[in-house]
Amino acid sequence: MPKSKSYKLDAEPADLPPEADQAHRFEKARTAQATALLEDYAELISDLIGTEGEARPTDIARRLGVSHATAIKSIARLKREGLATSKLYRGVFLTPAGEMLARRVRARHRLVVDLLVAVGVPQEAAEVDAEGIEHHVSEETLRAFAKFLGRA
Amino acid sequence: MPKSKSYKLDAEPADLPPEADQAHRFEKARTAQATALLEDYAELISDLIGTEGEARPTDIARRLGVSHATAIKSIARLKREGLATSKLYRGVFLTPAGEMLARRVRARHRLVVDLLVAVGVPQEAAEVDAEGIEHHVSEETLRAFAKFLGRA
DNA sequence: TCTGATTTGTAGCCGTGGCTACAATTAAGC
DNA sequence: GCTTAATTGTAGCCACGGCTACAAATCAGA
Repeated sequence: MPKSKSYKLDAEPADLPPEADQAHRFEKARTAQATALLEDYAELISDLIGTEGEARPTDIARRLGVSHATAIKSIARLKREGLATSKLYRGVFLTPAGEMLARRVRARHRLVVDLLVAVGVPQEAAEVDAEGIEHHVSEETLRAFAKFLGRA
Repeated sequence: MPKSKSYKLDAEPADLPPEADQAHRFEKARTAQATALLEDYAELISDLIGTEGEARPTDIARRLGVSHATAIKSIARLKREGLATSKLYRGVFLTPAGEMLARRVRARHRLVVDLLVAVGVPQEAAEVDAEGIEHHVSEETLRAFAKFLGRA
């Protein structure tokens, strides 16, 4: 921000330059991407604990279609972020924060799939696309979805 | 999926193990992410050429909210992928393939925004979320959107 | 024209999220 | 109980997409 009390206020309109909006939108999309992986892991770990009683790195890796080494690295990141815990050679668990995230993600996922189906997307396509879409759906949009589905 | 020739119909659809589906879905989302950046650049370059007459790295960078160095690196990737061309210290242009991609992306973007608005998402939120969502919308889902909007 | 600002490009760093290869630990079977 | 298989973890590689700092080229104005 060049602080000069110049005569010509130039292309600086009351608010923001028009391209700043766009830049901001792209930035949003980028940061959403950064948290997408954490969200997927949290949800999956929660699912595995619920259905299998435990979440083991190998299972996580198989479910996500990545190598176990990759899964372990990502789990380490979850731990750094305070979403999960694990002891050497033992399974993975979610912290309260991780559980909360998992619940939110799961609810959002369902809502997205349901909305897609409601507007005519075939079930299978809805499931596949939702996996990528869900991470970019804001709270506001989510509320609109719920309302549209009559779950206001 | 009608397929019940076995005794234990259970959760085994005779095709793939259940977790393979899920892995496949995640993989889809990952590859979509990889092409997202290319799509954004292609569309933006096309826009700039249309409105400004040329697409310069600095403008691209400002519009995307990244440093010019980052933009130039990404443009290099576009060139590697055969989507754009440029000569030293001259602007960036799209190849026919790049133009085609830009057109597809632009149409898809509009359709996604329109659908979001149609189900009740406020315009501004629709614009923001669409930026991230669009890259994960399959052809099939896109067709469903068009049909829902009465543009079958 | 030539000098300084702007634009463009290059170099090199970082974190992420893939991978393979290998080491360590745990679990299973004889 | 020991040996072997499976699982878990570590190390090190790669490409990507951010960044800053610096160099080179172009453009504009005096």
